[in-house]
Amino acid sequence: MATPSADIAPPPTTRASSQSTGELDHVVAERHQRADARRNREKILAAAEIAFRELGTAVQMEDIARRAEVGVGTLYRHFPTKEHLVAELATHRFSGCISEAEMALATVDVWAAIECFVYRNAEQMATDAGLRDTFMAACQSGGIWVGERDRLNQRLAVLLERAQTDGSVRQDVTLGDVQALMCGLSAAIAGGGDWRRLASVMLAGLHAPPPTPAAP
Amino acid sequence: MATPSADIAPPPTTRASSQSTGELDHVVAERHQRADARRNREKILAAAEIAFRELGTAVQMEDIARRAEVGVGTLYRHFPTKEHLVAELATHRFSGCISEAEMALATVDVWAAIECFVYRNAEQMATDAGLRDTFMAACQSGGIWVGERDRLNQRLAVLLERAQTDGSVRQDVTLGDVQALMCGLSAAIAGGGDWRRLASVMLAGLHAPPPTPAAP
DNA sequence: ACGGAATTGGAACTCCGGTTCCGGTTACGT
DNA sequence: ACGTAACCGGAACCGGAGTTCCAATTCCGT
Repeated sequence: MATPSADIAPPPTTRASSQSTGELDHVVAERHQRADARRNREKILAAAEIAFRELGTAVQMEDIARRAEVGVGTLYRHFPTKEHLVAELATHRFSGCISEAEMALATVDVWAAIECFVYRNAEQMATDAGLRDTFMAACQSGGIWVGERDRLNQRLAVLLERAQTDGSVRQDVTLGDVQALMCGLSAAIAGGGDWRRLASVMLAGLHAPPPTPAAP
Repeated sequence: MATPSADIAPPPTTRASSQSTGELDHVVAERHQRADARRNREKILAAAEIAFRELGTAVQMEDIARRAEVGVGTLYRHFPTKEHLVAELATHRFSGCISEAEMALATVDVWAAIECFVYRNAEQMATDAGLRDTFMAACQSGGIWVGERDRLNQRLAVLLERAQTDGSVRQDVTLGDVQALMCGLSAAIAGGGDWRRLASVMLAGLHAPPPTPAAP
């Protein structure tokens, strides 16, 4: 959560000062941030969190500012760009997923762990448009937080490998497919289906025996 | 395909004239359209078709105009709004789906028909961003072409009913779920997975025995 | 208590894509 | 061939969302 963006893109702020701090000279110079500033940052983050959950990537900066009872200017003082703010929120969500994936990795019954992982995520997706958008964006390559996504994928890769080894997941699915399926699950849930059933269909599809021979 | 939009929204054109024509007074007065106008309309439609397939809902009017070798003004002469043009294209796609669904309805082996239907659609989605966007938009209620969507859903409902009766599809899935799943499939394919495998996973999930008892 | 650096708010600006407008052009009936 | 209604093109316009700017304000060390 801390220092989520190593260097997204050097904000055009004409920073002529400190070079000794060596980090975090965007987002505000770090050394002794005024108390009210820190307080506002919290308010912004809190408001953004809620708004993002509600509206997803479509949130408007002004909306967030209003909810945080702050001017847009203040918003931009703390986050140089909407992209940065969104990245922060998305990163937060990725962290959640990652720790759940790690929890799954620590479980002996691989398939049960996978089920649990998927159900948990589905449940959250059902009430968090930001999470859905995050997964969608993660698929279409190019987002800012590719790093986070890859960290998650790494976990999933291990999980998938194990599951395929013990035969609980179809041999032919790839990590890419899993990623796409999570993305699809997001869309399906956003599309108004019941998250429980959708997740269960997806899991059944993954669990099922080899591919169907069917052809048009 | 003809007269796709009965009355999307009375374009603000101050039509003070003919009331005897009784139809199609938007899009151009209908009675004796000049030859070059019709020709341009075709060019536009053709260009839009391609552009839509490539870029989906995100196409820009100017882009379409350029591809059609026509000015934006001309574009707007033929389609009062981007929404109208997109609706035309989307409707076209829905028509395709509907006739495939009807083909499925005419098949005796219900499950095979469903498989075929899904695979076909998946294949098209893989190369048609417009189709994907259309399915996505169709889920999030509110689009213009709700009528078309419902016509498709009607077919799917029958198909689902039959399949559940003969036991080839899980009893607990609803029409809404199917719709959401198509939407999810769009997203998953857009997310870069292999359409064949994704479709097969989805089908396996639908086909599989009752839900898994699993729980977090 | 004072001075100045940090911070704030929100009006103003930029950018971008859809939409409108109208002078010039073209097809078609006579 | 001529006149005119239909049609064309694309510059100009408009509104919405992100971003910038700076006078006014607030915190904090001395």
